Amino acid sequence: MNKESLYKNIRAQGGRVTKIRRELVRILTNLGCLISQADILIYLKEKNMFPNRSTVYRELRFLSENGIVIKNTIAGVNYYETPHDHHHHLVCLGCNSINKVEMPSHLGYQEKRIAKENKFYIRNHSLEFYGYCFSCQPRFITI
Amino acid sequence: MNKESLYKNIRAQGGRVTKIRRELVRILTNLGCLISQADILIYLKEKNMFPNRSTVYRELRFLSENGIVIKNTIAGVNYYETPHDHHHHLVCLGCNSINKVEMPSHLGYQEKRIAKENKFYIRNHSLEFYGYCFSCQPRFITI
DNA sequence: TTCATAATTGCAACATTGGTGCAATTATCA
DNA sequence: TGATAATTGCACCAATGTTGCAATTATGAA
Repeated sequence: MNKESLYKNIRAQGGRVTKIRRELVRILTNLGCLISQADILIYLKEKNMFPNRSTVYRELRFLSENGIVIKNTIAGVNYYETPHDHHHHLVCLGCNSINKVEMPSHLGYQEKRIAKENKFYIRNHSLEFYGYCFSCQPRFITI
Repeated sequence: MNKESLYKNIRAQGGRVTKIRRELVRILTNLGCLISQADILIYLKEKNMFPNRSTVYRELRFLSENGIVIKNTIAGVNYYETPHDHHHHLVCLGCNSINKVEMPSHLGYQEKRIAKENKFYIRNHSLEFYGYCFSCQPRFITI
């Protein structure tokens, strides 16, 4: 999905291609991993853009509702990623780090079965493994 | 896991078996599905118990840290369940309903592989499918 | 290019929830 | 039956989700 077709998509929904929206699309399509709203604000600040918090909030809602980004809530924080960038994650309960993890995807087939059996339209899924990363293990796992 | 052995477990950690803690253990072990802190407070109110919000908050943290309950954050809200009650879920983006879904669990094997390959100690995982339930589909899916 | 219109934005709120310090209360065990 | 350490309620603060409204701006039609 290139940027021009995304813009076309946005305009087709009655949306406008504004400076911030363009920048958000750029950030999210280039990043290749999850990013939180707070980190997006930091990112934009470094590019000398200072949109209001509620603007970015509404922007991310807009992009989510239009399927341009996927919202994924991990450990209470909302993260955003592009659909084709979907991964599963290892979430460390010690240092709160989040890392991508590769899995042979049986989930595609399961997803279809579950959707059919439950008459449920599945838009996306999230799979996270919670625990302790190598460097946090000594501090948290007391055997 | 019966209640007496849980109490024993709690006492072994230096914890005390208080009225509220007993009731929380009862609720969570009997419920068989996820419950949020807010719903727990409502539940307790109906039993004429009115603990402070921060008490329940700390209580759930205590029970989570001691492995008596598992915390699972879905769509920004923390839910709690007992470990042996673990399920995957269908989360409706329309009405926010959460329903359990059955899956043949290949995840046990995958979990071991991932833990080993990443030197990551996995405590638990969560798998949620997001989309629209049957009754929300007409309102939200516009083809 | 100009202009009307509707989308977007910033601001100022409020709500909800996570989280903590401290003094009062209470379960536990010697 | 105390002593003591765990638990509780209360009063906060912080972060984030969320909204109404007036000002600003992108867009398409003229």
